[in-house]
Amino acid sequence: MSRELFLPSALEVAPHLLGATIAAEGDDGRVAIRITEVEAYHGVGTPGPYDAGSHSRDRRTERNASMFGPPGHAYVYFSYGMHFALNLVCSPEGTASGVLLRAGEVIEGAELAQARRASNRGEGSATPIRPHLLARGPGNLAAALGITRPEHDGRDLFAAPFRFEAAQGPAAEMSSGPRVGVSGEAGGPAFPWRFWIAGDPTVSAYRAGRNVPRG
DNA sequence: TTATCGATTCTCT
DNA sequence: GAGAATCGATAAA
Repeated sequence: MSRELFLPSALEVAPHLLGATIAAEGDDGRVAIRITEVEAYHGVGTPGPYDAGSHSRDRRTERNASMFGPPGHAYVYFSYGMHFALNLVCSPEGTASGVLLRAGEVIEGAELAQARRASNRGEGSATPIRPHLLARGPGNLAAALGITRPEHDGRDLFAAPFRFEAAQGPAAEMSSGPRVGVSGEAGGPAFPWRFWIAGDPTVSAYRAGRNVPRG
């Protein structure tokens, strides 16, 4: 199992990440997740059409810098003032593309994930989160794994605190469709760059972005 | 079941 | 200063 899995580009790599597992070790313990839903984002230097929905669509900036780094590393960004999201860099160093992890099934450290999700927002969150919702949605997945930008952005997935394992075989049944929350053409049917394991209960609900062309 | 809205702050123009 | 690769609660149908 090697870094070669993360080449040549996010669109090529994304389907193969379904069923893979990613674990992160924190001060408070370890959580592992089986990936069930991803989205590809292309940027500077990657093949295919111009991806207007990508953070690295035009140029390198302070935020997207790690997307230009070596493949098999993490790109973590801060979203909507309260969430982190985890991407896996999927293109040669100097070019930019990445796969956003949108959802997964917690297969190790469910209690810890539960505690992190609960403490994440307020104190007394009464009822426990149902298991299939623990890592559903990019913000929730990152929270379950304990991912933050200062701690994890740019880090190698093949070194501590991460541990990555490729999928055993091809995903059972895969579906694809437009990406979630992306506005304009890039969020429409011309970019079916979201991939998920068909019928898996941990896959997040689809939400269209603004001004999405119907089709 | 589907749609809308508020929270909260970083990033880039 | 506007908008954002979101989430969860609440309202409407």
